Amino acid sequence: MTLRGRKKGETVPQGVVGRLPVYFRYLTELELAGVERVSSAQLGEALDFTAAQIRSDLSYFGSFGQQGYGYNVAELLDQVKQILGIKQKYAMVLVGAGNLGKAIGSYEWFRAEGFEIEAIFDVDPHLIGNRHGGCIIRSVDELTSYLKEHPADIGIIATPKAAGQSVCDLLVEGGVDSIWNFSPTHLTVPDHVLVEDMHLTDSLLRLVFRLNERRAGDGETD
Amino acid sequence: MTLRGRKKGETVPQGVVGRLPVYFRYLTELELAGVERVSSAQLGEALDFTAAQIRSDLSYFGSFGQQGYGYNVAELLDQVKQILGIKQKYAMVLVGAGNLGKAIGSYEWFRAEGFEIEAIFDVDPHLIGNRHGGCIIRSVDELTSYLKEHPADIGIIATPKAAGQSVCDLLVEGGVDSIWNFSPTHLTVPDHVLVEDMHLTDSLLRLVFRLNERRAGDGETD
DNA sequence: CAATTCTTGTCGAATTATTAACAGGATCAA
DNA sequence: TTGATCCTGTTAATAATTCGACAAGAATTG
Repeated sequence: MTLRGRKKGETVPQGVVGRLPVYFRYLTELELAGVERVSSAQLGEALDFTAAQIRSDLSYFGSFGQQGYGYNVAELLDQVKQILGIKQKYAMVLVGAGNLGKAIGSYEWFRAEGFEIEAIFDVDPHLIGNRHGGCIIRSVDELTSYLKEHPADIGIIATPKAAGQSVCDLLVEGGVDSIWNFSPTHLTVPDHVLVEDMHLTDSLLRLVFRLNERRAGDGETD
Repeated sequence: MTLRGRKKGETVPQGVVGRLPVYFRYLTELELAGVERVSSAQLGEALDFTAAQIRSDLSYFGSFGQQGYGYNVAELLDQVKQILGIKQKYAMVLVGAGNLGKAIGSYEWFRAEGFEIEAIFDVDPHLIGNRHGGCIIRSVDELTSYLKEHPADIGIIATPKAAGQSVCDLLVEGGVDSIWNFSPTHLTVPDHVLVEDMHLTDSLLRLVFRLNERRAGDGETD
């Protein structure tokens, strides 16, 4: 078992990180469907990747398959969970209790997989004090003092664009060093802080660009 | 003006497509702030890209800057809008009026930029008939007949995992060939159909993976 | 048990993406 | 106007990623 290129400090390529959750999702479906074994060719077929890519991706972390057999679904799923780090719990705080914040806060999957939203904050006095899920919505003024008492692994920013950076600064100051950002703005953070962006607008614009690219391509003669 | 590699049928690299919306977003901010000119170095600094990359990206579509000056913000923004194709309107249908669907349906930015949600569908009898935004929520049974009368450019899938593929099939059958998918499943579609995925779960898992990668890295001695 | 069929993990080639460097030209200051 | 500075668009080099191919080994069949 060589763990290709995974010497100390070496990071896993972006593309691999992007595909791991896809594998996780599909393997979960397979296990639920009672499928016992699967080959890289079958995975590739179902997920629109090449078989070589899937084998190559997995080989960054070890050898989980068997020649002539493929992968045992349950076992591979377990390994992928291990790799992704979802065998432990994570404490999250959510800032922004608007429509999007509420949608995120009601997403059952998080709790089921050990991602616990432990507190919700907003600036709107009409929302503060309301319950949502198991949480009372607190004033964002309390964010710093809350974090002092209850450290969080992940901060979720679901505010409008204008508030994004300042909320981010509060979170970072409060010791949160992993940020899941739904606010449509580019966040500036210190080096040790991770930001994962979830920009609805960007995603839609990518779709529209490709839509137009396709339409333009259709009109061409050669 | 060479339009690097943009001969007939050639597609723009993934990375470039991914960054265009970021440029759009930031240029909009700059214009709003009254900034008149900007250089690739400044853009890069603000958005964490190299200046070379930004110039290289833009050069796929033309020459929009001026030596010794940089880019005129308003003009470049206009060009980027042109490139992305957001100077026209798009008709969208939204399937799924749960928490996430409602959040998407209430996102003001869409309407402001010409993305019009023209109809909303769901399976839940409790929701059908309700108003949301300007739309009455209809039964998903009416989706096919609706699309026959009102063709849509983009279909938004905001259903649970289980319904994702079947709703997708209905949309495709109804002539929708660009799909914005929030349902946490991999959609299988014909070649001519575009899918842009917006998987909350995948995004969170990527963040968690990198979080653990960092934690592991911190503990290393050499 | 031997022969055949599968399928992995890995290597190296090919492709794709990023970046540093620079020529050419505009701007700016005096 | 002149010289110094600035900045683009492009090219060439570098880096990263993807993919086909294959040796090696397990499973399966007769």
